Amino acid sequence: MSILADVARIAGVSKSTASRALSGRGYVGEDTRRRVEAAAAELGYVVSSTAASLVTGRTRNVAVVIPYINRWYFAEVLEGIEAALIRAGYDLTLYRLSTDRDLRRRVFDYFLVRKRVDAVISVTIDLSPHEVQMLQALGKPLVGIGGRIDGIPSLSIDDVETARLATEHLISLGHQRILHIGGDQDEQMDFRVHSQRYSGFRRAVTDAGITIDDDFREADFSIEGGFTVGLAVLGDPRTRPTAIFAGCDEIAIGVMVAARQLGLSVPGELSVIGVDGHPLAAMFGLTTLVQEPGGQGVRAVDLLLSQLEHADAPPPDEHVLLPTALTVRTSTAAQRTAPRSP
Amino acid sequence: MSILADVARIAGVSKSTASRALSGRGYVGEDTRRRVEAAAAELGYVVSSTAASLVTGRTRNVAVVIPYINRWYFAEVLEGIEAALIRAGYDLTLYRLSTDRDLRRRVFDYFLVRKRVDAVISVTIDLSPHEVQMLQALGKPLVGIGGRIDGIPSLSIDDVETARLATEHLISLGHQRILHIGGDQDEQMDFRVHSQRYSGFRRAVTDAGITIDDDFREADFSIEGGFTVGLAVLGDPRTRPTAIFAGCDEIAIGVMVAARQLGLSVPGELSVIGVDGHPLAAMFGLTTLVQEPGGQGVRAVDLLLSQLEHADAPPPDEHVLLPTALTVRTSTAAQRTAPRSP
DNA sequence: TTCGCCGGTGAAACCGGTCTCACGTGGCAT
DNA sequence: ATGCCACGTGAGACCGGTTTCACCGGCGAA
Repeated sequence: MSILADVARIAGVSKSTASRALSGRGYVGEDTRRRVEAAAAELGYVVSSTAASLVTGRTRNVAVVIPYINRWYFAEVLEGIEAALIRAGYDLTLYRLSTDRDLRRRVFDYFLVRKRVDAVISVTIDLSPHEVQMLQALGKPLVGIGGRIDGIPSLSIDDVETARLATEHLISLGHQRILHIGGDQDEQMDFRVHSQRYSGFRRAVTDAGITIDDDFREADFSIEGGFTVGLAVLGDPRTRPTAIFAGCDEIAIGVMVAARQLGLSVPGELSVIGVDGHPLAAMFGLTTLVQEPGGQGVRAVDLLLSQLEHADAPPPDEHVLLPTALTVRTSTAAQRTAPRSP
Repeated sequence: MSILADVARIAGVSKSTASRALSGRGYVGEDTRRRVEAAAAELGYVVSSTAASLVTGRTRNVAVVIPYINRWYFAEVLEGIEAALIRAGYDLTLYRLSTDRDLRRRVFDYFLVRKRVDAVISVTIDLSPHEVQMLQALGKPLVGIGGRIDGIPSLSIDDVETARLATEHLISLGHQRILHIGGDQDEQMDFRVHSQRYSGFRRAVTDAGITIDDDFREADFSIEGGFTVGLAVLGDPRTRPTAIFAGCDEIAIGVMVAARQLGLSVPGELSVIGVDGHPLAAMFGLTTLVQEPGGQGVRAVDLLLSQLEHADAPPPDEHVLLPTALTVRTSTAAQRTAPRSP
């Protein structure tokens, strides 16, 4: 392993000049630069990023904290972030935060703090004010994806509005007995995504003057989750809803599979709408509100880099609300004019 | 930001002693250690890992190169690796290698080389001898998951054997017109996974003395991919196979959905078997050969860490073949005694 | 009593870069 | 002629730790 001093010696210049030539900072004569580059190539020299980081204080490394990897939305966000970072010459250090409080503390107290990363992207993690403050005290730019965090710039869809829109779509089709299948309202890890989607749903329902006594079921955010709850909920023809607003497309698809298994036709006897724009949605003909998680990742990186490169600029602490697009497919249709039970 | 010297001053000791006290290396008096720890806590001190890495040459950071994030197998492997690494106090730097040759070169020539990582885990990436050599020349331990790479320890299921087993299961049920839906045989990125599965399939077929004229279709490794090919292949009752061995569970599930859409009963008119143990397999009643990608990730990390911690030990260059377990569900059944066309 | 060793500590070298500063040039405006 | 500035280069401080080495007190063995 050759070091800068070797390169400098071979090229017949000083360390300083070699450094300038290779990093491209400061004045270097054209021929000198070429000599240094030749020497570096000959020796197979590459900078030690640790050494460089030590003196500059910058690591060109961004931490991503994320609660899941194996779920469509999160994997998609992660891919977007990764692509954008590598394009910009940054490394991505991945921390998956499970519900384990202890692990979470360790990541914040130990891992994020050791001057290893320049910035942090938090995907759908509801950071506590203390955690935010800690990172800010360290001077690390921070951006959130998937929900609003006070005091830091973040990026997400408008969950309340999206849920309302989805529900209104069902209502406009004449549905009254609508069920929302969503996530655990009290989940600590995620933002208030689940509760926000529920509240958007509620708002649409009450605005329409409808009363539903049993309007919510909790499900795991996965196809299996939707399937399980779907079976449980669709079994009884007397209490069965005529439409379901699922908290995400995976749940919606699970519900559709369950319906099919029970011999219920969709949308004939049951309308289903989801949120996400999952690639499977098209295949299943699922009506959904499309968001673009990959693009959110890319935009988050842009936000971060602009903070990183011009530290002078005031940190924009606004929350960007991204639009979702209602994509109507064949899983939703007008409620039959004659409801089954009079 | 406090530095070690501050801690030392507050504790009334030298930098050396402070360092020893905090890192736990070398002799330190019991009360001295406590004083130093108190001082560190008071100042909110944390080591600069860059500074530490510079002198020790070790970063406690492992690079993972992986071709996809948003696919079940890969996400699962990644989760396993992440969990194992963080438990061991290591960071994980993620590089997603797309088919972009240029990006791939950049990752190898620029990112992996800068002394940022201690080791590399390559997930289903068919490293060229040159790439392997480069990493080895850098003294970076390397382990592969998902396929064999010459000269480095790796970890995978036996793709040939697994495919053969799956196919034999179908044959033993009396099927003769069997189709394999798998991945692109020439894909450069992945190992020879696709071609190995095909060859295991072929071996079982020829061993059974069966001849099939149209025995392979290529599909994207996803539910949609399986669905599309499934529709194309199941449409014509005259040429339709009676059984399908899918290259992975996603494809198998896609095929099952396609079959259902065409009104074909599974397993009545079509048997389907997959490979993976995808969580959806249980829900769809899919017979499959179960592997455990998460566990593979964990084991890979173990292998790596043992190389890292005892550099003296000779690098084990053996390839570990993991077993897969045939899990029979309801998607496979005996071929009807009277085939439709005489 | 003396020697050797062990636990405990500090001074200073060192890891491999970047960056400031000082010190040249030469060209152009004053 | 003088001053100033743009360009080009080298010496050396510095980033924040770890580690070597030297040193010291005390205690058991010779």
